[in-house]
Order: sequence, then C-alpha cells, then structure tokens
Amino acid sequence: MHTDPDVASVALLIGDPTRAAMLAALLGGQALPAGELAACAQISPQTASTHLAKLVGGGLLTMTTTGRHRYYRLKSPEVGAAWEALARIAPRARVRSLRASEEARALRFARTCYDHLAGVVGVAITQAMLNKQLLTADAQTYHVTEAGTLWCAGWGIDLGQLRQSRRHFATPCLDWSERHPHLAGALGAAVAQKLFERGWIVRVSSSRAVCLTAPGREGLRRELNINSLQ
Amino acid sequence: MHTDPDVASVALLIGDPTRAAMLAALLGGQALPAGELAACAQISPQTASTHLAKLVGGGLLTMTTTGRHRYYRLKSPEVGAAWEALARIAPRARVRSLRASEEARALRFARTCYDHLAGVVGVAITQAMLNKQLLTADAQTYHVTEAGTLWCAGWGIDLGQLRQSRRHFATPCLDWSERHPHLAGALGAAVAQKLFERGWIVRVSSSRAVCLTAPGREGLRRELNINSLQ
DNA sequence: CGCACACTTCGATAAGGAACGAAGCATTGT
DNA sequence: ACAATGCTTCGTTCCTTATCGAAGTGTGCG
Repeated sequence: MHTDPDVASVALLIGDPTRAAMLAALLGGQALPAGELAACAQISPQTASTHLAKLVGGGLLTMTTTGRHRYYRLKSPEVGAAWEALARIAPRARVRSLRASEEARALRFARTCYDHLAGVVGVAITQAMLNKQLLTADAQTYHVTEAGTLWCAGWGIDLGQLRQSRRHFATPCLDWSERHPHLAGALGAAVAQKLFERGWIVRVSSSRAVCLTAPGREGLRRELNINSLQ
Repeated sequence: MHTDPDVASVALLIGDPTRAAMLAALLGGQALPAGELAACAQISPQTASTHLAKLVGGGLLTMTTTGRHRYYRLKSPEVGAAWEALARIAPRARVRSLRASEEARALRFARTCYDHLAGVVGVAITQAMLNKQLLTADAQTYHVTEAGTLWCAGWGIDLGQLRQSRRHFATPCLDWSERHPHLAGALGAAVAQKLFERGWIVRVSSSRAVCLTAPGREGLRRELNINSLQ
C-alpha cells in the first residue's frame, strides 16, 4: 500500500537481538557460514536458519553455497552503515547486578566466538600478529607471511592442512565490544586451540568467557610483545 | 561501565509501522502534539500515547508539556540520521497488482497527511509559496510575509483565527515520498480545505489519495506558477 | 463551578513470531 | 553403500506486544 520506503520492516528485521548479533558478526564485510553465525548468536542451527532466511528475504544479506556450507554476508555496505547509525543512538546495555557486571567485563575481555578468540585478547593477538608481520591484511582476508609460516610451525600449526579444509582460511571478524577485527576462520580456530592446549587460556564454566592465565599473560608478552593486558 | 550498544532494542522501537510513521512525521525536527501524531499514523490517541511513551523511554524522542498539549520531537539529529540510514536499505513498495501500482502512484502524487496536503502536489505548492515569497522558512516553522497575508485574504483564509487556534500555525512536515518538506499545521490544513472547496482537488474513495482536477491544475499554474504537475 | 479537551493508564483480547525437537535434503568422506 | 556433517523445513509451545474500550488526570474556558 505504501509507496514510501518501508523503514519499519527493515528495522523489525534488525530489531531482534539474535539477528542484530548476526549482523554485528558480519559487519566487517566477510562471509560467514550459517553454523558459525548460529554459534556467535548462541542459538540452535534451526533457529539460525530461519533468521538468516528472513535477513536474506529482507535484502540485508546475500547467500552463496559452497559445498555443504552456506556463506552469508552483508548485501551492501549501506546495511553496515544502517547498523552503525542505530548503534550511535542505542543505549549501552545496562548492567543489573555486580555479578552480571563482572561477567560482562570478563566477556568483553576474552571470549570464544564460535571456535576462535574474541574480545580484548582476541583483538590484541590479531594486532600483534600484524605488528610482527606474521600476517598482512586486506579487506576480505588475512595472508600469512613467511615469518608467519615459521611462527605457525613453531606452534605446531599445520597451515597446509588448514588450507585444505573447506572453511575460510583466515578471515577478519569484527568485534562487538572492541570495534576492531580479530582473526577468525580456520587459522583463528587453530590459534585458539593451541592457546587452550598450552593452558594460556581456560574456559569459564557455562559462559563464552575465557580466562587468561598468568602463564598466558607472560607468554603473550614474551612471544608477541603484548604488554597491554591488565 | 559501558557494554555493547543495544542495537536491537532501538531497531525494535523503530520496527513498528506506527512508530516509524510517527518518527517520519517528526523528521523535519519540529515538535508535534500527540494528537496530530496519532492522526498521522492513523491510530487512536490511547495507542499513540503508549507508542510515544516507548519512544521517549527509548531515548528517541523528547516531550515538552504546554498547557494541555504535549509536544514531541526527535531527541537528536542522530535519530533522524538512523531513520534515513534505514530508509536507504528499505524496500520500496512491493507492488503486487497493476491496480495497487496505480494506487501507489496516485498516493505519491497527492494525498492527505492528517488534514493537510502531501505528496508531489503538497511539496510543489509549498515550494511555490516560498518562491513567490508568500512564505519564508526557518528550520522550525514557516512565516507568512505581507504578500502571503494578502494572498491568504484573497483565498478567504483568516490568519488571525488560525493563529488563535491551539495548533501550531505553520510547520514543515517532511514528505515520505518526496524527501522535501511541505506545509503542515493550521495553515496547511486551511489551504487544503480551500483547495477542496474550490474543487481543485477531490478525495478518492477509501484512500488518502486525492485527485488533482483539470481546473486545479490550471488554477495552480495561474495562481502559483506551478507548471510541473504532469 | 461545570464542561470540553488533550492526553494517559488500565484491562482484555488477539495476533505475531522466536525458540527448539524431530525429520528431511544435500554434500562429503570412508 | 553407509555414516557424518551442514543446513533447512515442519510442527508445537510459549511469550511478547499492538490495539482499543473504559476510566482517570490535568488543563483551559465560559
């Protein structure tokens, strides 16, 4: 009936916390598979599927099929601009209890995003790897340098195997809390896994938050010159 | 103690057609009373009241009380910017049938907005009155010049009476379809009424659309130098 | 004072949609 | 061929919320 732009319908699409979280994860412009988006938003694959269908139907996302994976990405930069315009007038989420506040702080500091690392720590590690020229970045992906290949070998990360996997190899994922990209994709997952194996980070029960241990803090300082973590 | 911006909550606020319509009516930055906003959105005063309370609570609008009227306006220009960012990615009207398409075109061309005139014709008349220096505009309101006072007298519009009414006298109302302001408030209503009385425009049954008659087209050309209407 | 008006609050109703379990489809790997 | 994986569709449950009638608060006017 209305000939005017149907602002309400788009806003309604973004107005669900789950869908807003998915869009936030895609803000960097990369493509992410449905499963990864489901994990980011902390919901079941079925629910994620219906949300993603709505976002595609509403013209906010596009989907490309690759094998049995379906990759979603923002349809246009304008979608990201709209999200950010909303963020500018959005209230900062209110903190109810001291307990919730502590949990929010922990989550902001270090958490898993699917199977890689996000939060202050995730961003710091990514930035350090760029500073040390282990990685170089372009808009869509990270590239591993010669130095980076050596570094990965030293950590027991088999880049050849990672490249063979169906997943994207090393994509940036824009961090909610930090507004900076962090390392995602197969390489991001492998790095996180090694950090767990070495005991530098440990999972916190019933939460996506992870805890940076004392050896971890020391190790990151020594190996990646990261001094800024608390 | 800030956490992530709660984008979903704002988007949810804008994501109701009624509230989106209210925001659209306020895009120009002027203040409008609750009743006028209810009429714009075509809902009852009770419903409007609950919606306005939510918009104020969500930080999108501010309210000032004047006598028994309550005037609402956008809390900040950023709110308008967010609305427009959404409009940029919003679908234009999905046109199902030829009939619906014709109706949409008619609505875009000329329609009532509350009791004044919107659409291409509404914007053209407002622009013509500015061109002929019958009106001058500032950000919040229109002012009637000496020439404008004479012109109104010639049309049988009693400005003194209009100014006495509790309504805003002459406010700009941003047009959804044209993205230009048109004349609203008591004067806008009076002008529309006179156009109806002269038979220059006639109502189309069961629609907000109005039809510009042949005498109307000729009259607007003669009296206001409007030549651009079809 | 009494009445009209502008707006809000309360209560009940009805519609919409978000969530997940179960099952289905397609692709990949053995 | 069979199983595992990634994702979607279907059906059900449950909660949220938009809406309006009725009643209440406060203002202005004669």
